[in-house]
Amino acid sequence: MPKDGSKTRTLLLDAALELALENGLAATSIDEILEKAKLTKGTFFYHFKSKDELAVELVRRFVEHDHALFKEAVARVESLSRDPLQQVLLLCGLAAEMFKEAPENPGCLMASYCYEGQLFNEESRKACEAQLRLWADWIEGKLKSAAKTRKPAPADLRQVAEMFQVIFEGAFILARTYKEPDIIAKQALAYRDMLEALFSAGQRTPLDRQK
Amino acid sequence: MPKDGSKTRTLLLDAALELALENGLAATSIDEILEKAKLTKGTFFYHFKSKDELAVELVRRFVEHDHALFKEAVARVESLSRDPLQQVLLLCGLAAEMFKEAPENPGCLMASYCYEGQLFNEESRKACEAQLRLWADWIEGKLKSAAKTRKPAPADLRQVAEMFQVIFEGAFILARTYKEPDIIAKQALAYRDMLEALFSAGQRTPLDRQK
DNA sequence: GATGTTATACAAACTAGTCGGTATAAATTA
DNA sequence: TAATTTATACCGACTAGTTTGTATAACATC
Repeated sequence: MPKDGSKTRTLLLDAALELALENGLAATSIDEILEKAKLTKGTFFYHFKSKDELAVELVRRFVEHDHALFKEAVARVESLSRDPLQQVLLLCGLAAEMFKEAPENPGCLMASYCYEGQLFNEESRKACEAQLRLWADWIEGKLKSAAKTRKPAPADLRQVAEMFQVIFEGAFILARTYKEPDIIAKQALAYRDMLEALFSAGQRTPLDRQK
Repeated sequence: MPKDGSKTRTLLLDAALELALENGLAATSIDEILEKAKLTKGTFFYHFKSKDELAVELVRRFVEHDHALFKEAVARVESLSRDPLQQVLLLCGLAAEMFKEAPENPGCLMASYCYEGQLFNEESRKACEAQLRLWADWIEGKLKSAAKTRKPAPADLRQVAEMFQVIFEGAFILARTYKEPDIIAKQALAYRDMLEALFSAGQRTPLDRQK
């Protein structure tokens, strides 16, 4: 085995992520992270200059992961349909599917950092913002395309697009408060249904989707 | 002037709330709370047995406040219209108005606690859950009433009702990430528009609301 | 043996919570 | 009504324990 600390580094980040999503990073001590990762102090500070550096790296990795997810999801729905509205609807369905067999207590590190202002330095915030806008921009573009052929009911399509992520961030919180993880998938589907209604309010075709 | 410690107690809670919403309660030391409230250690522990007791009281007060808001809002919209759908739409407008002149960085203590698992003991969680369900139950009832006369497009009305709070929790997070506080009001209005579309998907009357 | 990686022991700072004490309003009593 | 007691509200120094971060040694791999 080549001498490679990147495995240990990933181990530390994974442990920290899990604890941060559960209890917040501020409430998570380095010792707890090390206990979970079965490592010791020296290892931690070999890989990270400080806890703050870990925090930055944690969100960087999270955003990167989200970016990969975005690219993959977009590629899939764009290959499944040529109709822009259908692509967005498919995306909702895809997301719902994903959260059906999700981790036991899903959450978003960006949301966690939002309520831990200390960690959310300007650089991290901007990275999160850019990543969020990526989704919203794509959805907005698709909806505006769709609006050219089908006349949707009056609504601010930018806000409707941003609502996609609003739904997930909000659903994570309700899922935790209700202790009902499946609320996330259900909300994604409800958003899809409302989107569809928005675009068929003018001229509804009689072919309703099956439940 | 009668000697009344409740003013000091409230001062402590107010300072703690503000700091908790900004940085999380775990990351907020008692000393910081005291600095903000211009009080001292002894006073804090005269009013609260521990920091945990403060945490419990903080969320209790938050839920209580939300409950009052709920009762007032429901009374207002029920007096403004007799139509159940209109009442819900009015509620969205009311909420949007409220967040137009909101505090600089609005947030929800329940959301904060969700990502600070340590604080969210079972009693507090249940209180939050009950309060959230109050809103969702009311909206669901109204939507189901409305569904009897107007046939809405197919959607799970329970989820659509729960989406009301999902939107706010999510919008708080986006508002912070984007540094755009007005996203909250805008999301409330977008939700309203989508709700309206949902219920006019079948038989849209030509009287569209003005933008 | 040079470099990358992990372990152990320690130091400095911070944090929750304690404790002895003070000030003042209200109740009691002379 | 003046003097005395009592309870409430608040203060600030102190402690015990935790936390981040450092120094240094041991070990493995090339």
